[in-house]
Amino acid sequence: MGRPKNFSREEVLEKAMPLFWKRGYADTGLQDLEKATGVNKSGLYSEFKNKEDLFLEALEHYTKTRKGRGLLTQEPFGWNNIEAFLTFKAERKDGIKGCFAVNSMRDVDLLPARAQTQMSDSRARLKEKFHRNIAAEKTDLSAEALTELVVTFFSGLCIEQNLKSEKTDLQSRKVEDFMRIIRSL
Amino acid sequence: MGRPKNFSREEVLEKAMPLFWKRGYADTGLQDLEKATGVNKSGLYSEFKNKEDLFLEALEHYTKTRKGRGLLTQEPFGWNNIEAFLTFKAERKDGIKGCFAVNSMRDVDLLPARAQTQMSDSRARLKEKFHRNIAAEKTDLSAEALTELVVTFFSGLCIEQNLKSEKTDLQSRKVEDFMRIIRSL
DNA sequence: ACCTTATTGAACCGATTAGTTCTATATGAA
DNA sequence: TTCATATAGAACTAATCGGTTCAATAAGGT
Repeated sequence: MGRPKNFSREEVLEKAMPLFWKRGYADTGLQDLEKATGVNKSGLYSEFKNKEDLFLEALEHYTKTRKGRGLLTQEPFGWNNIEAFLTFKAERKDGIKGCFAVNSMRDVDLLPARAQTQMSDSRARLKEKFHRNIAAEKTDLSAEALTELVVTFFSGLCIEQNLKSEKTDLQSRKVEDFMRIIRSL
Repeated sequence: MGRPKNFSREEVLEKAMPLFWKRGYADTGLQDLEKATGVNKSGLYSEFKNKEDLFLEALEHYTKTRKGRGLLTQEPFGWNNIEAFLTFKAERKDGIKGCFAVNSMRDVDLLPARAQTQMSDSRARLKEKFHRNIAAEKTDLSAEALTELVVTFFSGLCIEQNLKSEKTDLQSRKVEDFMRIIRSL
């Protein structure tokens, strides 16, 4: 065997992710990616097809590894899971604001068709998780319709976090109010 | 008096707007802007300070002129205005999807500090319009808190429209469901 | 030592970027 | 006509872009 590589694909994705997250696809250059990942341009191109590929892989990696994704699959299913998830997102403990996946919906026009599919799919997976928890509760409105509303509220919450004027505690209170409403349905 | 100019500042903003709207700040080039506005690069720089200035002016122009902004100031104030506004946004009759202002929240990090202020201000104006209509109704939750929820839902609705998989009729039904809920508070 | 692979860094491509300046021409008012 | 302004378009800078290729070197296993 030859020389072992000293970076893993996942390490690179983990470090490239926050760049795309913060600045989007178009404004993230290969130089930035080199600096952030510590991997040479040649190395990046040996591991990924091109910038588009790296972006989409990073996005996929995000949906599969982000903290908080487990909060919706805890037993027992129900409102508590949903409130825990939304509160977690509103608190943004880590330095990065909002949601990479939601932010990327803005960039879907700049990316290959594969991006549409990928984002729709990951969004469908999130909906399914929400739905499991909502279906566990008895609601007046159908669980499907309510799931749509919750996902939309979640998206709004995320995109708003790009504005610094949105304070964390204001967002947390917003989640409380929202949960109070849907709990009483 | 010398030769009169044959383009108006507003004409340029009206034509530049959809470019920034669709592709964001970073991915919209000066060449694109020249082609779309029909104004030479020299002309653009004689009218605007630079690309950032043009973007922010276009965004300001959007908030002041977009269709649908009158729907929230009709008498009598109340749920009907809010439903009319949200439904209008969900239908996206014109070719462009979503909301320029909401999409731009993604780009706030790429822009000068002035952008933060401008976006927060226009958002505050929108909130105020919502609030007038909500305060006209009697609600269990405070009008202020409810306004926050509606604005967040509105933002989610807009950002979701960037995905082609979000059909118009699905969004319209979502608005109906949402309104049914807050009407019954 | 040998072989294989990984990594680095530089060089290069063609194209594009934002931004500036200049000239020639067009236009209309005084 | 004269004067002031507006426009188009080219020229140009200095930098960057994504993308590719190559040679030198480093590092492990056999």
